[in-house]
Amino acid sequence: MENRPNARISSRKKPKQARSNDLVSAILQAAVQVLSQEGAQRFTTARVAEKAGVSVGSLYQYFPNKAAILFKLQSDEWRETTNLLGDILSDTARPPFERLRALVHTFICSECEEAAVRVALSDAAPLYRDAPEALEARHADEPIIAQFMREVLPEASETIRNRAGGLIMTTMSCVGKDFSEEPRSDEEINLYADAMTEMFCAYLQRLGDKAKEPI
Amino acid sequence: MENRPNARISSRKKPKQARSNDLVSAILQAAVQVLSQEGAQRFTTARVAEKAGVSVGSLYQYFPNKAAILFKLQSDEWRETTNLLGDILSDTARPPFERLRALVHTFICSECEEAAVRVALSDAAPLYRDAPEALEARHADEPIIAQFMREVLPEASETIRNRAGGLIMTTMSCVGKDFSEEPRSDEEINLYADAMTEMFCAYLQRLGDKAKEPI
DNA sequence: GAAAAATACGATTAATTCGTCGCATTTGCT
DNA sequence: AGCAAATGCGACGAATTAATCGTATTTTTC
Repeated sequence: MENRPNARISSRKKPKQARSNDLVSAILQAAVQVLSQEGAQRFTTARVAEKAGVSVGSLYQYFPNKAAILFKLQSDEWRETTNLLGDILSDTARPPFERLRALVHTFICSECEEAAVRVALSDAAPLYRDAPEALEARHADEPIIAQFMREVLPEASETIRNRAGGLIMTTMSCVGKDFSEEPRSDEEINLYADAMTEMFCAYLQRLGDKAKEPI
Repeated sequence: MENRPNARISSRKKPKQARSNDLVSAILQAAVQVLSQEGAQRFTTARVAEKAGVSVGSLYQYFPNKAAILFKLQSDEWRETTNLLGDILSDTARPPFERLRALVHTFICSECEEAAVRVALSDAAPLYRDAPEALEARHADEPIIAQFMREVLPEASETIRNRAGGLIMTTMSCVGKDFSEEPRSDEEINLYADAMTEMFCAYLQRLGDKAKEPI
């Protein structure tokens, strides 16, 4: 680890790791292309390996099976979305409903870009859906949302807040996905996101009013 | 057609049709079973034929390919849902929001019963989604919803009504589907349906208020 | 520079799949 | 009864697929 610290070696990543790292990212990148160009149905390890310029054997050295590739892509995407969520909703400098609006817009926009990959990825969901790791990953968002809801509906009960938060998030993600299944113009996207935001705000305000005056 | 009208003949269906009718319904029934017991992944014509007690050859005499069976199941279900929608929303004897509430409850309940079949059927969606018939069937609900929205938001513009109606229906169906993916108790179902109804009502009322006082 | 360890390869295998085709059986009709 | 049309059959071909395994190449280490 410390022998002969000459330039060539120190600036070079550990080859033992580097080869494989490149290989893995080549595979993931190729997987995205295969998904978007060929669809979930024609997503095969052979095609991915070929597009990555790598052999099937190598592919199987880093992924135990086909589903693992898909799950990796999906969980990376989940992580990104969770980060998005945190960044936007926790920015307490802005008023809550504006944050919610920003979230809806951003989410729907990102859902519409790369729609092909996302659709294909969810077509392939049956292959990884039941994996144990997939079940945990689903709840990563909850703390962030719970925090936001506490801020918006301080007077409501925990139960009501959680249900409302869950409903809003599920709506955003499911309806957003459905919406992006056919191509949309920027204007359509904005109008739809505004409508959705308005629905959420109307709902939250009503819950807020109810919590304040319980008769 | 009219010869010898004795009891035996008149009470018998035309055999020429009956054989095939029985066969087709046996296939469809078996298809539902295969879907719910084996899942979309293992849904094959051979398995369906076997469970129906019928040969693959016969199956292919009435369905051009595997996707056709799935599409038949799906479009029957769509038809049922459309009927449900019509029955409930058009019952002008009840107040509109009560109808909406009834619709949401009924829809979510029916989504949760037979959840296995419905999930498997939508897992298989990629196989029939792009068929031309599938594209038409999607808009069957629109007139019914448009009528309901006209009643609820008479002062709003057509554009706003349509967008709101579409958003509500999409939400109900997508979120309902997502909700039913894991098993739910009756109480959970009721609470969730109530929450969704409340969100819709809050949204519609706000749109109504807006339409009346444009500043 | 040579042995050892890590990595990459890709032909191959075993399984599964869809859909067809020629033949067998049943039914309708006279 | 007996013929023709409709219906039913299921072995089979062709295609695709996931994953393996023995070998070849590259990298590390000494």
